[in-house]
Amino acid sequence: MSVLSGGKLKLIQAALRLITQSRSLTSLGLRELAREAGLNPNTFYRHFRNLDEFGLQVLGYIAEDMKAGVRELRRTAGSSEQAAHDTVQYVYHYFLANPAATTVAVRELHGASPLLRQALQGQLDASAREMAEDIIDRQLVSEVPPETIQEISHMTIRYILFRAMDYIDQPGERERIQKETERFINRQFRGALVEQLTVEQLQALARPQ
Amino acid sequence: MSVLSGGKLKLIQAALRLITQSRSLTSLGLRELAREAGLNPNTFYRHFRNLDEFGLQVLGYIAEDMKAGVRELRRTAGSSEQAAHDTVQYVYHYFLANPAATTVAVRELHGASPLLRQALQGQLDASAREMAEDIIDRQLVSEVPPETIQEISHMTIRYILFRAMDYIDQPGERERIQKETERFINRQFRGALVEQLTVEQLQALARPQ
DNA sequence: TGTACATCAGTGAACGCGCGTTCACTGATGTAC
DNA sequence: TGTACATCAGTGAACGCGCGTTCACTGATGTAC
Repeated sequence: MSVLSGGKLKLIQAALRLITQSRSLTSLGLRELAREAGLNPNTFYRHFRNLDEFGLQVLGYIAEDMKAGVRELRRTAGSSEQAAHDTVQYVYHYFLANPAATTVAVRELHGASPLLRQALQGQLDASAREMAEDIIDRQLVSEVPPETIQEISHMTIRYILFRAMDYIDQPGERERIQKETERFINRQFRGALVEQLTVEQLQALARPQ
Repeated sequence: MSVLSGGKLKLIQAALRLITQSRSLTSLGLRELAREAGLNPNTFYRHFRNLDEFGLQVLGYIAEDMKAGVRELRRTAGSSEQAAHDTVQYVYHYFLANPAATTVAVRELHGASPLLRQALQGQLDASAREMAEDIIDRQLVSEVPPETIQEISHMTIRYILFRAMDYIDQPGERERIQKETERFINRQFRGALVEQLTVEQLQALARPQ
């Protein structure tokens, strides 16, 4: 994170705190932010031109954080199905440690502001590409074509993001959600592996067991 | 839809119109609604106690609509993979015809109001159960255990709902999104069919081709 | 069929309040010479 | 090392505005007898 002057940082952190308390980024008020940050409302204008610019900067702050998380993830993980388990575990723990970032991402991805929406979609697409690249590089499922890996990565990132909201909110369900997500990923890749077989062949494979 | 008096209906329809123009249900104002409906702001109080109650009623209005859609869907569709194609086609066309309902569902499912969130989750869970029941009844993938069908239905409903936003917004991408969704569903069920095989067995199956 | 009354959707004016924004000011820190 | 000036984060008072909400009123429709 780049160095931020005191007031600017205070306002951004205030936003993250307020968002966690069930608000959405776009609906935060200038005076509300200043109050939470313990500053005079006008101090806002010393750092941001308006609320739109503020929103983008908060998003940037969050994005830097998330990118670091993804890179960290790349350093870890084992092979194939073990990889799914470890990755899911890591990602959910990351979201749990950054509830504000997660909430913003989920809410604004389909939110009212086209500006934030586009910024976030780009951010997620980049993460999906990184994930796909990683899977391809490490030859975890070399039989599946790269475009398919890319597509599944894209779907998985979004799936996990939305599930992360429940993961954060419902401590009792965390293990269940985590396992469900692993099944999701494994089914996608297993399904992709047998994409060229007919349903009849698959049913024959399934029955004996 | 039950019979609604003129003003009440006007307010609900105003909400649907405003939501489509990129707002979220929870952030609609009383005066804003009245203006859009062409009514005096106070008329609102003749029909609703407050904005929370209004939100729930709008949701109810939408839910009735959606349920009818799901039931209609149940009457149609063929078998197995053909079923996926037809269902996806039908569902996306339904969302396209009801953009306001779709937007509300997507935005409020992870929105700021716990009340709406819970109501919507219940609504989606019911749809998922209905979808699963349908698949089981018609023995489309009889080799897959019911709990798994239930789980996949749940995931699919959510996936489609979120994709529906892009489907509505980007006319040029519709065919691509539709096909992508079919692949999503097929991969899930194919993956579930071969869940008991090892990855090595699957890779062997994938390689010869 | 007519009359009296109740119910109910809708109106218009007024309220207090919090909002975003502007202005003129302060005081600390950095820079030039 | 000292002085003069510029820059910049932060302040406090004031603005006009739209908001949700309340009050007293109107006029149409339904109901009782």
